[in-house]
Amino acid sequence: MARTLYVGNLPWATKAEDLADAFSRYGEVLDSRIITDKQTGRSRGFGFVEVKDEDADEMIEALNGSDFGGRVITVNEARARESQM
DNA sequence: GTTGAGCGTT
Repeated sequence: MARTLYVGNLPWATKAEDLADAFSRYGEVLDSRIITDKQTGRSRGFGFVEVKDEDADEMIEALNGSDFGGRVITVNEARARESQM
C-alpha cells in the first residue's frame, strides 16, 4: 500500500531527507531516495519518494510544479521498475 | 570543480 513518486528538476544539493521532509508536509512519507550517478557518484538532480497511496495524489498535486530549494520541481507517479501491468 | 531533461537500487 504505497506508491512511488518521481521527483525531478531538483537542485544538486537535494537529499533524500529533504524530500521526505518536504513531502511529509502533505502526507505520510514511507521512504525517500535520491538517484545519484553511478559513474561520477554525484546526484543526478532527481529522486523518488514512496508515499501512501491514499495521499499520493494530493502530494503530487501539492508539490508538482512547486518551489523546492529555489527551483520548481516536477512530481509525478514514478514508472514501475518491475513488471508494469 | 562542471551540468539541467529525465524515471531508481537493494
